[in-house]
Amino acid sequence: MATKERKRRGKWDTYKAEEAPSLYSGNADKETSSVPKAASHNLNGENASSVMTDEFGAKDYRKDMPLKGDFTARPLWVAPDGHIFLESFSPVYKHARDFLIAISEPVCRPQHIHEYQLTAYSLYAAVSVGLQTKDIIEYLERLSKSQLPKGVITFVQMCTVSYGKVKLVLKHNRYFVESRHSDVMQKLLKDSVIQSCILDDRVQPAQQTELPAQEKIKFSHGNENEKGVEKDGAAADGTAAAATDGKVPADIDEFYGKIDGDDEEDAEIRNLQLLTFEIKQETIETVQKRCIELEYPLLAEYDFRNDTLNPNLGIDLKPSTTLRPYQEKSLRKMFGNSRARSGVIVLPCGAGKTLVGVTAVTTVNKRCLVLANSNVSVEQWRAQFKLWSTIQDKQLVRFTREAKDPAPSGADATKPVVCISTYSMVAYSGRRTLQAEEAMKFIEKQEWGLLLLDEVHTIPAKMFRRVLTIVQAHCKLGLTATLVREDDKITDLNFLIGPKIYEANWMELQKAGHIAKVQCAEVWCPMTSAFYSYYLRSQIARKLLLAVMNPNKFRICQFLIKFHERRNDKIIVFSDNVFALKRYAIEMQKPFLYGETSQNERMKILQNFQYNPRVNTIFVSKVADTSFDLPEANVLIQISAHGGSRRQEAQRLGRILRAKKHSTDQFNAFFYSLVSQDTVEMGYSRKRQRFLVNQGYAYKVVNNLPGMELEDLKLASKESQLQLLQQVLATSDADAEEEDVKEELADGTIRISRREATMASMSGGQGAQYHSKAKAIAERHPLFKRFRQ
DNA sequence: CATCCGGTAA
DNA sequence: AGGTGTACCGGATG
Repeated sequence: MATKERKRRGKWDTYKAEEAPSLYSGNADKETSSVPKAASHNLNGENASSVMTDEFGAKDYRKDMPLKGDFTARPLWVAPDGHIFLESFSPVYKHARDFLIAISEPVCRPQHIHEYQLTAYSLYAAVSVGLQTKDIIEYLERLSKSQLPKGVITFVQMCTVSYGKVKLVLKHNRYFVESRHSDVMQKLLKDSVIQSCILDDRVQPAQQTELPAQEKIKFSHGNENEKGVEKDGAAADGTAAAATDGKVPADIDEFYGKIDGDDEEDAEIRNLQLLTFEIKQETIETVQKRCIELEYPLLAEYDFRNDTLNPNLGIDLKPSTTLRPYQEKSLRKMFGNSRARSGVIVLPCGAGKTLVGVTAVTTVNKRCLVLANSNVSVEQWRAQFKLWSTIQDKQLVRFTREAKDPAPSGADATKPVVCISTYSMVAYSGRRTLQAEEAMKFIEKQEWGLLLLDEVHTIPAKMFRRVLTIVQAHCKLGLTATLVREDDKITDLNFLIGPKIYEANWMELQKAGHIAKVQCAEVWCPMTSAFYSYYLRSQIARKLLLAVMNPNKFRICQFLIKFHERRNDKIIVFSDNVFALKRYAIEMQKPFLYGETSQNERMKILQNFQYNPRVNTIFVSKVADTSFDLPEANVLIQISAHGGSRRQEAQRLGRILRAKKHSTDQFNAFFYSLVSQDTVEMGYSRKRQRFLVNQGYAYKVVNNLPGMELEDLKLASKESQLQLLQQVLATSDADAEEEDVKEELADGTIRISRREATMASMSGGQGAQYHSKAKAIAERHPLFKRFRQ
């Protein structure tokens, strides 16, 4: 038993041996990492010795995987290590793509060959959207150019057989674990972790007679929830190659409908007795996590159509509202069996995530809680609800620091509403105002039909995840554009929210004209020799500043702005570094906006940028990453960034994805990342680009910009460059020494001597800077020593 | 663990 | 009513 247990748990570990390029590459929890590799079922172990590997790590499986006779008509290679390669030019591309997105993780999707990877989590997601073990294997087999490796079949079986057997259900403000499989229930009840979560004396599985066999409900298209139904996926979502032209093997075509169809619970299983036990609300996270470890992930589905306890909102989408094909497809995955499944939908910025959210709310039609990151996005959600749906003002309840709309009370107390709030408001643990206290009570006592989580990638944070135990919700939908974090908590979403229900392909949306066609470029800016010599001898903090303030970078930035302003483009310049932001903007006489800028001023600047034809460029700090909806812009220049954050890079790109005028064959947006050559910026830049590269974006490296020498640019002279260098050194010096100066009651002489030394060092002696510092310390009067920490 | 910048709450 | 100070939190790095 023990070894079997370890073997099973090891499954989540399977891909740890890999470089973990996928988002959900199975490091669900730390404990499992102690499982010995040999004990776990490991796809990589299969025939490892007989596989040829070249110097780039590419494996040659030809020997053991003979091709089928009609392999050219089949689009997949399925490698024994669980990696799947798809020909994007295949006539059955469409058939394969939807299927692969459902069962595996996209790793990298450039133009011709797309790489996917089977993981335990991806298969969990596959089952939860209604696919069954035998169908997965069968369809994979048919799509594949050669026979499926045995290990892959075993892996799929192992990862899927036990899923969907146990459910987490909210009833009368109480949480229950339900199943019709008594063996599974026995196993869960024996687990000590789960035992500790069971409510008091309800350890015995109670026999529920209340719920009869599930009534069959058909989720019909073309009803009020399904406006703008996709006519035929092929043309609509931009996969021109998908036009079926007779070359499709019949066995693939006939199976496609089955894969895309709805699932039904087995009649045999439906007749089994429903077993259930109640758990404590504050332990649902523990239970969900533990059940994943035990290989029985809890399905959180909400049968909202049969919920007579909670009243309907009675709202609908406006007749004028139409959904794009991919928006609808993602919703179909969520409501595929006419119940609402919990999970995460991933759509690029600018692709209409909010409409997907609003539609989910109108479909469930029960009271819903929407949580966002800032109060600006709370306002945006409210506006979008009014724009797309028939919701009444009274039914929209904001709950932020700025705006607290009255919750229904008195005679209206049971009237359902859509409440929009922020994560920090709900998770706040300090003292609250009376008003906030009441609003919180309201949120806590409701049974929410749907909990909608905006920017769901932030949920794994310590504070934010608390909202999931505070709020009682029948199901949860997470939305995000970038399902990445730089820490290892992204996989937590699997038990915190649910599996990834849908992930759009950026390149396909681009081809179909739903988002702008962006040319990405990494512009290499050589350091000036003066800056570089200081760069080499500086601490990391100053290194970064010197790289950003590199005069050549400034000049290239100015050139690009001039170039694009002449084309009547709207340009946003991003700089994480506030010092650089100000210097650049002031020098070029452009408006700038950062954290300290007041709400009022922000509005003014953004309005100007949008409507004033003379204001075509603004400089912004990372405030603009998320907080507000930037007006239309089609050029983005990044002069400094937050380390290697892939999420930030993608989010910034998203700022220019709302395509206005569109022609399918030409770039209509530009993303420049300015990088100082031979500095740490280059490494970060590479790392930042990984997410977008995996989405299929190609970064063009630009070394020289033709026409630059003809332009009248600032910082041309050596003198002006040295002056800038001096200022940079002074500020980073002042910052570093600020404490000393304050604590030592601002010893003027010391500071002056230091500055002089810095000047001197610039015009020759380069070690002098440190010498002067040492001297300054030596000159410190003993009287001031006691002020030092 | 401290740093930065930005966010929210009171 | 509008502006300002705090405390604490997030993300990512050093």
